[in-house]
Amino acid sequence: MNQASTLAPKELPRTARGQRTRQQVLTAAERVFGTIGYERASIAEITREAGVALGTFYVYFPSKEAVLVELVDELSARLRRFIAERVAGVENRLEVEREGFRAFFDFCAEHRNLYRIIRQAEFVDEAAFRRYYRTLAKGYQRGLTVAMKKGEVRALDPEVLAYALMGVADFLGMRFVLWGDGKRFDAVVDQITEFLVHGLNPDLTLATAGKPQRRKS
Amino acid sequence: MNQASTLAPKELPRTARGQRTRQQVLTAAERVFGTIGYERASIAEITREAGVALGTFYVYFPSKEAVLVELVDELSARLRRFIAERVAGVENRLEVEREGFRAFFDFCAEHRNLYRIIRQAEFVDEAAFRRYYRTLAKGYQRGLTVAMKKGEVRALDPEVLAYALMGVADFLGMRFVLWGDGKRFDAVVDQITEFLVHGLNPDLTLATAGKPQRRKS
Amino acid sequence: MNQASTLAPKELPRTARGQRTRQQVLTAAERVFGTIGYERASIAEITREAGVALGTFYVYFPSKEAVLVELVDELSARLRRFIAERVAGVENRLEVEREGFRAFFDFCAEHRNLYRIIRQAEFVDEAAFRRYYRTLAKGYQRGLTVAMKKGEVRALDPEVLAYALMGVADFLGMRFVLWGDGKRFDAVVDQITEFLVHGLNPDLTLATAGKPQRRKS
Amino acid sequence: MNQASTLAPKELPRTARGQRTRQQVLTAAERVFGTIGYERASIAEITREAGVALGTFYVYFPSKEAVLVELVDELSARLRRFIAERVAGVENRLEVEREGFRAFFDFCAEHRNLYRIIRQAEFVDEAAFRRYYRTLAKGYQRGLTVAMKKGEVRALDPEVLAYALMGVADFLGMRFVLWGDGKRFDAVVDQITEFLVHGLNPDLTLATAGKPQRRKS
DNA sequence: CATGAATGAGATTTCATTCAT
DNA sequence: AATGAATGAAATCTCATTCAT
Repeated sequence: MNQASTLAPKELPRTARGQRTRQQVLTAAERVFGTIGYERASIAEITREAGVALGTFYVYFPSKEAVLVELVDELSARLRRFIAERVAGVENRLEVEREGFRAFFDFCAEHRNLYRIIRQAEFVDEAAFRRYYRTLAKGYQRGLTVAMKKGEVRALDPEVLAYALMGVADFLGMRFVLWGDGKRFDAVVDQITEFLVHGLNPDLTLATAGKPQRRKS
Repeated sequence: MNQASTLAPKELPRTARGQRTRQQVLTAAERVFGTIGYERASIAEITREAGVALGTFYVYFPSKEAVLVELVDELSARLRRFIAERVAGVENRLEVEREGFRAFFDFCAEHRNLYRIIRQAEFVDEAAFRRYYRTLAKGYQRGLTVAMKKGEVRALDPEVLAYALMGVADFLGMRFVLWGDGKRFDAVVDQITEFLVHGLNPDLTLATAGKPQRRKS
Repeated sequence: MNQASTLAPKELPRTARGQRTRQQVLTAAERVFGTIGYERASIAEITREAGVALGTFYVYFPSKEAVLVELVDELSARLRRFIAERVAGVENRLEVEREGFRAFFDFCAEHRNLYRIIRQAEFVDEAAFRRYYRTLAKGYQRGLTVAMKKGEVRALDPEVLAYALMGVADFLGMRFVLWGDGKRFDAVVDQITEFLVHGLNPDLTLATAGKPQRRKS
Repeated sequence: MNQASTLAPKELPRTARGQRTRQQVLTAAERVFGTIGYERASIAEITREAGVALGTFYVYFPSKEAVLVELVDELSARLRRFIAERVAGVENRLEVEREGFRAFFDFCAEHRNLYRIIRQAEFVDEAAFRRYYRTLAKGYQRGLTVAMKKGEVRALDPEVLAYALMGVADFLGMRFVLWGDGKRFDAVVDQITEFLVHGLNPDLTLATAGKPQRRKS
């Protein structure tokens, strides 16, 4: 209820045993939220899954909400780090995109709870939800801006472009990773890269935008 | 718990009065879900908003779940009709895209509940949630396939493309319609069209995909 | 609705305090069911009677149904133990019957809730209801069978006889213990024994059943 | 709630159509109460079963309780009439008993709702419940008293005997008619008659009641 | 640190009954 | 006579959170 009090972090455990317990609860929460969703998940279920007593939950977390928020922030950081590592060293921006998408899909496949946890946050703590996308977008924007300056990417509003590309990734991940029946999504990456490459490449232009001409008419 | 029983439709009202009441409840539910979200919404709140007694809700709906599902399906149908009408008569597929996006944003601006309602459904009745996107995607795919055959759109897997474009629309709608503070989103449409047009136009190709050459440097 | 879930036993209390509370609730439930009946009894009433909070009920019992079933099984066991102790050591089977009836009536007088609880079970959990009578009948049958073999009781189908005698006890208990206004029921025991003794004694036979002859007229 | 008002009979329908409708509702109620029990039965279910609108129920009955009471009284009358017809003309009292039992079992087999309806009444309108047994017992008592005077039945307190015999019938009916898997209950009648005949026949006496002697020891 | 018993507000759902048509 | 929409009181059940041990 009272966000100020229920979101205020408890002090982190001092002992190693405490740290282990806290982590157990957090992991259990991720699993339970991912499986049955935030609303249907009860603290009792989480602690049962974690193998600790009910009261232990409140030793480490001020509220149910707080764990979700922590999970969102944690997943956000992990995802960004994961992608950053994968595209580190890739020179060409279009290649960065291709590899970034691949990395995102891999991450989703590995953390199938990601979607459910992020999306639940929208209704529990909208600030955390927006923060997740804003933070991601910020980083994306930065990269795109640099690439635009270098002339590697078509000059467009970087925020618009960042959200558009995040939307592409999000929906393809949902459809082909989450809903996909375990199929490989390499082909999807190829298809979408084909599309992005043309959309992004600044060297391709149309005489009359919106009224494309056939090349050999 | 039991979906079969709580989603089973009650018989429709036999009288005009009944139909009016049912509609009042449905509309109130949309408003309340949109405002405070499905989970925080109580039947009491919905019926208060609708100006009827609590029990009246259960005369027309078997459960809170059922109204949400009905709203999802209804919004789905309305959205598709709305866009279809707006793009009807537009010849060129790229123009269809531009106008389709504009229409979608207009719809979102008009029905700010759309997102909350659809997204909540994911955790309440996942089937309804998926149905919403699948239905939308099917229609989109059909249009794209036709355009590909006509050579108006780059030949790609139509389903991948449909989901990608839906993702673009969804995220831009979220960022610039929902979160945007009432600002005009014409510029966003222009920006994104500029991107799409190049991504979709089959007449633009790269000699070496991924290693774009400057045309006349 | 779902019997499997609402009858599934919760874990037993781990502490002495918990055990005490659970027992308080159970006893209160017996009292309330006995006074106003199962259907009119509310959980609120039961917990008020037990002096605990409403929610405490659900810490120990999954549903109202479950307490009733537990009470039925408990009363069944207590009744059988009570009668067994009273007839223990009585040699002659006819004396066992007399004493058994007396014991049953005493038990009823002491536990005026017995009837209401058992009988309500018929409509709440028929299995428990039947189990009550079947278990009772089984024990009764065993005793009768032994007595028949010893020639102390007329040779008849033991199950038929057991149910018949249970019916006698049940109805006399209802009429003269429950409905009887606190009157002594010794006379009833004498009267019924007089009847049973002749019905059961295998040494009394009729030349022509149904057309009794006076013996020495 | 208010018994005075809710049990007060509505005037009987004047038209033939009305009488038919009333009867339909009554019959439907018997079926529904018999199937799912009084408490679980709703007026809506009853009227649906009867093929009339919900409101029609209250045209003919003041309350749910009232129908149950009416059914109890009606079944009581029907049962007594049925047995009376079957034993009419039978001379010997022991034969009357045998035939009476057989008739009772036949009635139960024909009206499997009998038990549930009578027994439910105990918790809904105890007066009606007691009236059912008292009325039955009264008639039984009268017959037994006459037979005792004629020397056809052992001289015992007729009320005790009546309730005892009703208990026998009730429990055997429950066990072998209701619970019996469609098996024939002729054998049961024979067995129980064998028992009753000796219990009732006044010509069989024991030198020392309760301490039976072996005849040829 | 850890436990688990206890709480009670609040939510969903049912349904007998009334009443205008 | 018959209808069926509307009501709202009341019941069951859940669960985040507190607290004494």
